[in-house]
Amino acid sequence: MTDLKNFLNNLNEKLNINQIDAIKHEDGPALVLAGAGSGKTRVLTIKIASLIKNKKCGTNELLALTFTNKASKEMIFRISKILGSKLDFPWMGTFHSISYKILRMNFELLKGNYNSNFSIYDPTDQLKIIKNIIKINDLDLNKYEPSRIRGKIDSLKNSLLYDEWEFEDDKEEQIIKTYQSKLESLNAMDFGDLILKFYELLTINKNFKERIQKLFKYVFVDEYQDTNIIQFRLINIISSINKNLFAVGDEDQSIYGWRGANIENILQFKKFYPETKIYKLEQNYRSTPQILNVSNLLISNNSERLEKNMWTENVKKENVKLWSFNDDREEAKHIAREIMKNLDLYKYEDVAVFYRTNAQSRVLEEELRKANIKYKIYGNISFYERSEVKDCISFLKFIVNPDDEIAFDRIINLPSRGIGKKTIEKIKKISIQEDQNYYKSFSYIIENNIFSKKIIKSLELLKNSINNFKKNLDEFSSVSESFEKFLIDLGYFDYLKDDDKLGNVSEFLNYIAEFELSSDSNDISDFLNSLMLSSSTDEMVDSQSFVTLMTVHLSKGLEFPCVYVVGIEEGLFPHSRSMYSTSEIEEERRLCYVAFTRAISSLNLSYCKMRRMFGSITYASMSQFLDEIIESDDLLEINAISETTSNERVFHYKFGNGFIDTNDNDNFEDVVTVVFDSGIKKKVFVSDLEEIE
DNA sequence: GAGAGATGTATTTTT
DNA sequence: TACATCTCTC
Repeated sequence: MTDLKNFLNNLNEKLNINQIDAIKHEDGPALVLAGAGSGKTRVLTIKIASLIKNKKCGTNELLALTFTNKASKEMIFRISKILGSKLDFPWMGTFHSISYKILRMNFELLKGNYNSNFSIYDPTDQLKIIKNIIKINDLDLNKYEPSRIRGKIDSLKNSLLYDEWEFEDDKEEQIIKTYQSKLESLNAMDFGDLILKFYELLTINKNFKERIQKLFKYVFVDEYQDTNIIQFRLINIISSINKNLFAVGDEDQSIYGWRGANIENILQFKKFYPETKIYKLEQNYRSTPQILNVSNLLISNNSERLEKNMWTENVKKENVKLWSFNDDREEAKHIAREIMKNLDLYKYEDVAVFYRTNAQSRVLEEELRKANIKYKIYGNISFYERSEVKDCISFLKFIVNPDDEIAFDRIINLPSRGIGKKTIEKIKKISIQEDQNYYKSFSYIIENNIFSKKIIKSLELLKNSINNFKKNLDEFSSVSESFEKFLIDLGYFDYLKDDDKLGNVSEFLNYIAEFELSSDSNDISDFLNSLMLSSSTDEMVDSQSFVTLMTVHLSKGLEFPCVYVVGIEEGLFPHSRSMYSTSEIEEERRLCYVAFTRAISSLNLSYCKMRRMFGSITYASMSQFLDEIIESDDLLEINAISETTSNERVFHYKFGNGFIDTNDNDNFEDVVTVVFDSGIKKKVFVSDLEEIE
């Protein structure tokens, strides 16, 4: 204990009493309820650092699970900083990457014919397999909608219902079971399998279970409110001997229920772990009192909560603003002008705009571009989803795992060399007949001269290129160089032509080179799978000058001095598809709460009466969430003038008070002429005006 | 087998 | 409106 005191005294960080209590927690289960902006990462990292420093456990005896790569990198960085040296934490990472690592080390324990080079299939790959199965079995794609089936497969896996599930009908059951055996035969796993198979090993293999349970003296889980059923069980088993489970989360920020996150895991934590100590971090260090008050008021409408009251010592600044607009374009224009207007207070990188759906980003993008404001939109397509990058990945996947049918389909005729549908079917048949992987069946086909000269030549090119790649790899042992040669051999660069795409491919080659340098292995499987398990926000670059645009979901964990939350309308936020039950509404409210609590100094909310969606116009009213906060003293309601009338008294941020002279709305630009008290007569934008009573 | 036009579809998506 | 995917034709 004195060790810990010394350690804490020597820290540069200031901690409050509750944070210190949580860090001092010794053994046994603990739940840290950490509200938005309460310094939970600080607690988590100092806690881990103190364990290492005081030799309570080694870096390899500690399991720390996060939901994003970004979060685990951040943790490793901060722990290293506290301890003053760069340490390696082999078991700190996302649920999926840790499971992958463990499965790869123990693949021989897996049932089926998995080998260590198994592929990871992303949701797109899943869909392809499902579609194939439906087509092959001549079933109706409308009745057995692939994406619905995929959703079902995922939820069967993450809620552990696979064995007891009652299927809609035999056909659906057949599709789902075929899907699963198909993946096994392709030496592939989907995201759900990574966790499920780890879980299965723990439940089936007693030796394995005991090894894992003994290995991890301490188990940490970040964002505990987002764990699903299988993750709960996994954590439960792993920590059941040493009982040192340290979970950190905030039930008010549980926003992934629709992906299987089970909020009951955090709400009922005490029930599952009766000897739990609960620590609450209720002091908010991030936001102004106004922002916090409005957020608290909003979330107080939820019932799925634990008792927790956020407060702050921060100084008061401006009130939260609520703007109403005629339509989405006015809203976007207004934001662009506000950003320009407040540039002395908030630089581009201080500003973020959050929306409920990706489709809303377009108008915003257009208006920001017109105003010459630099911005970056997150979440649309991540780097690895670009077609040329997927091509490269598929080449490598196929080389590493020649059973991988999805990769095979993508690259067998890439670039086009005359191998079509029919030929592909035949190759597949031969592979099955000869019980060989696709790569081996190339040799078989070539030796037996099964196809036309043209096709044989084409297959030979692919086969030789792969051989050369392997040979080069042995000689130079550089994956990136060998792979570049491979792409040249195949004529892939000539086929691409497009400069942007070529650029992306060379960036991909850099990625490989970087991976080879930074990690000790030049193992292609490891590289591919780390790529499969990465996401768009992992690449997030900060400290660059642009406004951030993203969905509210992506904003979790971030903070910005100035935040705009747009489109807070009934039917959009809460979304019309999430309004069927109270718990859905509550999740939408939590989402809204997450959006609000990202703001440090300035929070600007808005809604529109009219919105263009998919070409047609929809009308909406103010969101119920705004109704819930509108009476707050910390909220300032501003009506951007919509129907302007002559002689109306108005205020303009630059020119002051004045009277509207004429209404010159041209091309929906919403412009009026105002005679200002200073005598100036000027055309101005309606959305820059405020009504004066 | 490849490209051109037709059709359908659009919530969020940590891995 | 905008995009991916499907279908049809050459």
